[in-house]
Amino acid sequence: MGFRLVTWNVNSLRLRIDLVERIVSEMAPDVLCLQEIKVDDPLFPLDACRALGFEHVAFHGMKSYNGVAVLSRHRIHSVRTPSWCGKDDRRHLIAELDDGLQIHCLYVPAGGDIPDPDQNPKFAHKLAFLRELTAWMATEIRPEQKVILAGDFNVAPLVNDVWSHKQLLSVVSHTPVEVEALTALQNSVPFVDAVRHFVPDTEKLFTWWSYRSPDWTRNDRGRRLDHIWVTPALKDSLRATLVAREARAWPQPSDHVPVMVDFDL
DNA sequence: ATGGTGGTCGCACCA
Repeated sequence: MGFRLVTWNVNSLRLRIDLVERIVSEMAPDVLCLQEIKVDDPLFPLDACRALGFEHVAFHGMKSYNGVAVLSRHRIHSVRTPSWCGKDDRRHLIAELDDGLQIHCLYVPAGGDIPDPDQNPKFAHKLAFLRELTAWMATEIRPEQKVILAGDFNVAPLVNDVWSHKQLLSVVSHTPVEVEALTALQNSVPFVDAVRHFVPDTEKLFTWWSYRSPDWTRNDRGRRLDHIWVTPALKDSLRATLVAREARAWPQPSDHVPVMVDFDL
């Protein structure tokens, strides 16, 4: 069975519901994972999501900040919404589909501007979040299970996941301590980086371009912050990947673009 | 130095 998963940091679901519709019509995902939906659960646009063809929708939102959702054409028969670091900030949703397929929609804390946990509580939170999640994955997930981890991980781990490795070594998202924490998370099960499975490490690949640049295309100063990882049980099912870079040029865009992986399950 | 949200209509907070 062909199965297409797309993940996108939408940066406000209600503001960009028309762009979600565009993604759905152009990419036709079976499952769409969304982060930073920025909407409280009572105000979630459920009817609009159903009108896009997703009969099964799970969401875990809050007012103004964070929030994750999974829109699915396949039945979701259970949902979990773990909290990390003792905060109820709604960054993780686990949806179980049929045949034991488990989809994690994840939004890792961005971590603020100063890459020092002693000076910056947001950076400390980011590292603690990744470490708690790593410990949990190591005990809860086995390599034989069919698990997909998708979302905005807010870390660009590889040299060619950023426009300049040298210039970003002390910029939050690419510092060695974050890369080490994300690598530990990846090794916890371990997970396969489904996008780099198809795109060689030697090739630059970005999923995010800052809003602060006057022209994001000018120097292509992007980072690969959004990821899709799979357990070894799914590695042989991987068929293709796509980063929908053109979405950054859509009207009133998110600063992130959709990332897709195709499976043959 | 831009964009989204919420509270208040200029600003704080987050990314």
